[in-house]
Amino acid sequence: MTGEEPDAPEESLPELFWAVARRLRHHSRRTLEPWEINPGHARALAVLGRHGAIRLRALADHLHIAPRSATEVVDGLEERGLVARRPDPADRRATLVTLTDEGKQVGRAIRAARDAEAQRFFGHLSPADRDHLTRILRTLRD
Amino acid sequence: MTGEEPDAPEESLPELFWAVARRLRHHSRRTLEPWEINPGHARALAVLGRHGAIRLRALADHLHIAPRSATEVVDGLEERGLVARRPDPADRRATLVTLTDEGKQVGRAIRAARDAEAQRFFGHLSPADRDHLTRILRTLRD
DNA sequence: ACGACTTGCTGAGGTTACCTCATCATGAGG
DNA sequence: CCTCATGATGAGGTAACCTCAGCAAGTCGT
Repeated sequence: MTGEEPDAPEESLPELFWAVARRLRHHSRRTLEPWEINPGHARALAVLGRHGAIRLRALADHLHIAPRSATEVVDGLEERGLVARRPDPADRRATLVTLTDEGKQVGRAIRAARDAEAQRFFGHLSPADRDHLTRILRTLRD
Repeated sequence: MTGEEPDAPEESLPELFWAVARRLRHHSRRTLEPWEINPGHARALAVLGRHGAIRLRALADHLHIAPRSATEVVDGLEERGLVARRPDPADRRATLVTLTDEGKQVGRAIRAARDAEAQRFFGHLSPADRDHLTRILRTLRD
């Protein structure tokens, strides 16, 4: 019993936005729990799912992290048997990272769970509101 | 030259949402740069600005962090002369944290900068879209 | 065809922002 | 006044990043 009140209405747009982000992040974490996979690993799996075999450096770029950090992410996924490293035939310095069969399967399962989660989260909105939100977010992103 | 392409359109709602969040976080960091203050410290200043003298424990609750971590945040702000600790007259175990004069001033300045930033960020939207977004985000938050 | 530079990955070690657990002083209730 | 709960903090840990140095392997200019 912490007596932690939700901290007043908070109606400015950034505050609202972050409140929603918080909730969404919470849901995402829940969604990933069954696989005991953290968000960073999940993002890497998604990139690999989209791109197939790519160099570690390219993976790092997609994840917006330093190559050294991508090494660690791949180490983790390799330990779990979800990805494999193999030498790039075109450049013997480079390492290609690929999904293993299990990695592909887990990737698909996570994607499905994420879709369901998005459905639950944004499904409360009317279709019109979803379109509105999509359009507005696109404007803000660009 | 990284050749880092923006990673395909990404049109699902969560992906769009996170892309915007990313941009907004970036802007926030920029906004705070002049004071060399990190987001955590800024959040603490904001809470203190809203609540005046509060116990360390209460501050932790507002920030959604463990009390031990609040101790560290307060240590940092105290070192910079932005807050001060004083014993709670009502309970000699407890510590009240308050903004110093400089803390109040910096807090006000940051709030103003944040408002300007929000204006820049969300100002591209039409007033109708801002209302829409506000309403939709409120729905998603609750 | 070789010396100089660049690139790809990873070891070593650091930082940040959190955390838990143990401790100690103080407060509250039977 | 004894027991238990609570407030802050020391000690130490962890996750997810980072930089820098080093080595192997490519590229390029002459």
